Amino acid sequence: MTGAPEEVPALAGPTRTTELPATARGLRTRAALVDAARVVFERDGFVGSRLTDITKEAGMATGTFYTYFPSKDEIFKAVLELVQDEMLHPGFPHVADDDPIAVIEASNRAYLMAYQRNRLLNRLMHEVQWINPEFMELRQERARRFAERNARSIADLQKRGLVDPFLDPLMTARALSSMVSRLALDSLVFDVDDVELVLETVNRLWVNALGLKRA
Amino acid sequence: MTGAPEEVPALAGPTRTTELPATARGLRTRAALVDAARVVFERDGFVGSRLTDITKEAGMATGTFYTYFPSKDEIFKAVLELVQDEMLHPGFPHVADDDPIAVIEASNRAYLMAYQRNRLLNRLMHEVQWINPEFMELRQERARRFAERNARSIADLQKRGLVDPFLDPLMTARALSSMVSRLALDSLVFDVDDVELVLETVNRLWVNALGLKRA
Amino acid sequence: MTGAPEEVPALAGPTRTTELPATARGLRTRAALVDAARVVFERDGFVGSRLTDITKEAGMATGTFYTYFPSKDEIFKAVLELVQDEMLHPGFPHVADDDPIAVIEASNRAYLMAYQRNRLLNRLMHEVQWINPEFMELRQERARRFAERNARSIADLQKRGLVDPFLDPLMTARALSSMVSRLALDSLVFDVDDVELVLETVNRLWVNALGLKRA
Amino acid sequence: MTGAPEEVPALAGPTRTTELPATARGLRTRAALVDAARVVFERDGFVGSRLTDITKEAGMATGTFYTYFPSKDEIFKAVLELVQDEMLHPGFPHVADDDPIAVIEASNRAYLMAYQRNRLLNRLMHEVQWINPEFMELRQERARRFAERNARSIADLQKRGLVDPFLDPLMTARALSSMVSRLALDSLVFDVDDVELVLETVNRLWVNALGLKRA
DNA sequence: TATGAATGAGGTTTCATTCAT
DNA sequence: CATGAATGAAACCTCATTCAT
Repeated sequence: MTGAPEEVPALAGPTRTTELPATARGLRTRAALVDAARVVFERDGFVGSRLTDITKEAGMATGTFYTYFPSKDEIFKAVLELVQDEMLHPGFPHVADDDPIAVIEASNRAYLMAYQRNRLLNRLMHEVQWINPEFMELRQERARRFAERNARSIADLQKRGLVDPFLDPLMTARALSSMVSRLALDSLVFDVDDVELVLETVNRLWVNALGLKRA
Repeated sequence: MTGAPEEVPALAGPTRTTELPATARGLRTRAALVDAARVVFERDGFVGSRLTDITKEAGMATGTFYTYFPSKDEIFKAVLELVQDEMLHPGFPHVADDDPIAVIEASNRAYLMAYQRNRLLNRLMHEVQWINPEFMELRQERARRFAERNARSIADLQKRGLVDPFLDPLMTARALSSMVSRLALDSLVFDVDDVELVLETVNRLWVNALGLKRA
Repeated sequence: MTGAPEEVPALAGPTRTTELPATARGLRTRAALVDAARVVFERDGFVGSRLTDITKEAGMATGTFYTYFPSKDEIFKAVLELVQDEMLHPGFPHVADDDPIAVIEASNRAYLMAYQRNRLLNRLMHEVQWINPEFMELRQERARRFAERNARSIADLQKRGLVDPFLDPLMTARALSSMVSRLALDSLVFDVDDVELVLETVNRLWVNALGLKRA
Repeated sequence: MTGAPEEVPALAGPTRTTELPATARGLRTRAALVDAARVVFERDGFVGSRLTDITKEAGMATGTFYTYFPSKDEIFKAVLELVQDEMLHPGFPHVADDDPIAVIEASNRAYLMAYQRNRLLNRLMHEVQWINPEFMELRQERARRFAERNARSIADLQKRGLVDPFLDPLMTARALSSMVSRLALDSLVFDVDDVELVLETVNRLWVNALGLKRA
C-alpha cells in the first residue's frame, strides 16, 4: 500500500505526443525546449507562460517551438514525461507486507520526499488540471488506479483482521490518499513546514484511521 | 470542531472591495451582474469567461460592467461574497461539545451537503486560486484560520484524554480538513458518488484517526 | 436572352453574412470598412491584401475589423453585395422579343459596359474563385442559372425556325456566354481595347453562330 | 487555324529559368522534384502548396529544393515546361488547308482532348495567373501570339471569300479562342460533360460564326 | 550535393479596457 | 448611469528561406 501521488499522470506508455526528431541535434533541441518549458512553467505557471518565453529561455527562435510541439499543451505533456520518473515511488511492494505499518511509513516517506523535491512541478500539476479536461482526466485516471490498488490492500488487511472491518475499502483508500496529497501541497509547497512533522502526523493518522494492529 | 471548507475564502468582512452603488437601480444592476457572472464562471470557468459574456448574460452593455467593477477579478470576489453564506456551516459550536463524535458527524454532514449544493462553485474556486496570487492567499488564509480553530478543539480533547495525545494538533487539523475537502471535490464534483457513503467513511476515519473515545 | 455576367455571384437574398450593427454609428463604420476593403482588394488583389491594410485604409484600429467581420472572406462577400447592383443588367426581357437580334445587341452592350465600369472588381472576382471553393460555387451556380435561361430562349427560337436547329441549346448558351465573359476580361481588363469593336464582333458572332434570321 | 490553348504559357524556348544540374544524379533529383511539385500543385493548388509538401512528396529533405530552384514560382515554371508538350497540338497545319472546316474540327478535338487529359493542370494555370503578374503576362503573351496566328488564317479565308468579311479578324480570333478555352474549363474541369457534345457544339458555332462556306 | 533543423518576419485573432454619445 | 463601438497590445501560428553539418 502506497502514498498518494495521483498528481503524476501516467502519460508514457505508447502515447507519444509528438514524433521524436530523427537526428541527434534535433533530440538535443527538443530536450532543451522541454527543459526550458519546465523552468518557465514552474516560474510563471502554465497560463502565465507564453511560447515565446519558452523559446527565449531556450535561446532559440519562436518558430523552432513548432518544429517539435504543436501547442503549449503538448510540451507540457513532454515535461510530465520528463519528470515522472522522479515522482514515481522507488519500488515499494504493492501488497501488504509482513509489517503493514512499516510499509505505510516507507511509502508515505517516499511520496512526501518526492513531492518536496518536485514542489514546483506538483504545484504546476495542480494548476494545469483546470486548464484542459484532458489533463484533468489524466490525473483522475491515475488517482483511480492508485486508489484501487490501495483498496485491495485494505480489503486484504481487513480479511486478516488487521484493519477496521467497518471501513469501505475503496472510499477509505481515496480519502487517505486525498489527505496526503492535499496536505503535501499545502504544507510542502505553499507553506514550508517540517517534513518530518508532516510525515509523523500522516503516518499516525493512517494507522489510527485504519485501526491497524501490529500483525 | 468542523469540517474543512477552506474553499470559501473569507473575503469581505468589513472591507468591501468596490463601493456599492448609491441608488436602488444601481444596486439592482450590480446584483444582476454578479448573478450573471456566477452563471458564466460556473459554466465556462474563470479563464474561459469573457467580460462580454457576463454583460451579455446580464442583458446589458459592455461598458456598464466598469461602472461597478474595475476588473474580472473584482467581480469574482463579489461572486464569492454572494455565495459564501451558502457555504458556511449553519452554526455549529466551535468548541467541543459534550459529544465530540456527534459534533464531527454533524459538521461533516453540513460541509459535504453544502459542497454538493455548490459543486460548480467549488470547482471554480479550485480553478481560480491558480490564476491570481491574491485568490490563493485568500483561500490559504481561510484554511489557516479554520485549522487553528480545529487545532484548539483537538488540543482541548487531548487534555481531556479523549484524543490520541501523540498527534500534533495543528498538523492533524490540517490533515483531516485536507482529507475532507479533497475527497469532496473528487467524489462529489468530478465523480458522482453516494454522499452517505462518503460521509460514513469520513466520519469513521476521523474518529479512528483521532482515537476518539466516547466521553 | 442576355449576355454572360456569371462573374457576379448572386449573394444577397436571405444570406446575410454578418448581423448588421444596431446603431447608425456602427452602420457607418461597417460601410467604411467595406468601402476600404473594395479599394484594397482592387488594388492589391485578394491574396495580397492584409486585414491591417483594410483597417488602415479605413483609418481605424485593427480590432475594429472583427467587430463586423469574422474573416477576409466575409468582408469580401460584403463587397460583392455592395456592388452587385452595378453589375446587374438593367432589366432585359428573359424571352426572345420580336427582334431577337436587337435583344442580343442590347444585352451584350449592357453587359460589356457594366463590365468595363467595374473592371477591377471583375478582375478580383476571377481571382477570388480560386481561393475558396465557396466563391467558386457561387460563380458557377450563377453561370448555370444564366445558361439555363438563355438555353430556353434559344430553344424557343429554334421552335420558331429562327435559329440553327442542330445546336444543343444548353451547351450553346454556355459556349456563347463563355465567349463574352472571357473576352470581356481579356479585352477590357487586361488589354484596353475599344469596347465598340468588341461589341460589334461579339454581336455578329452570336448572330452568325446561332444562324439567326431576321424574324 | 487551331483551338485556343492560351492556358499553356510559352515559357522556355531557349531561355531556361534555372541552370540544369551537371550530373545525372542531379538531373534525376531535379526531375523528381518537378514531378512531385506537379502532384502537389494539382492536389492543393498553388497557394495551398508548401515547399515542404513538395520535398516530402519527392522523398527528400527541405533544403534540397534550393539546390535546384530559387523559389516556388520557379519550380512552377518548370512544371509548365514539363507538361507543355502534352498540351501542344500534335501538329496540325497552322494555315488554312484545303478544307478549313476539317482543320477546325481536328484542332478543336486535339485541344479539348489535351485539355481533358490535363484537367488539373489547366485548372492550376487558371489559378496561378492571379498570383503573380509574371504568370499573367506569360499566359497573355501566349494567347496573343495564338490569336495573331489565327487572325491571319481568318483574314486569308476572308480574302478567299470563305468567311464573313465583316468580322474583324483579330477580335474574332480572340473571341473564338476565349469561347473554347473557357468552355473547356467549365465543362471539362468543373463539370464533367460529354466531350463529344462540347466538341460538336463548338465546331458548329465556329463554322456558323465565321460563316464558313465549303471551299 | 543532400540534409533537416533553425530562423523570424509577417500575418491573424482575441479581448480587457476606454470613451464618445 | 447606460450604451456599445473603438482601441491596440499581446498573443498565436505559418512557412519560405537560410545554414551548419
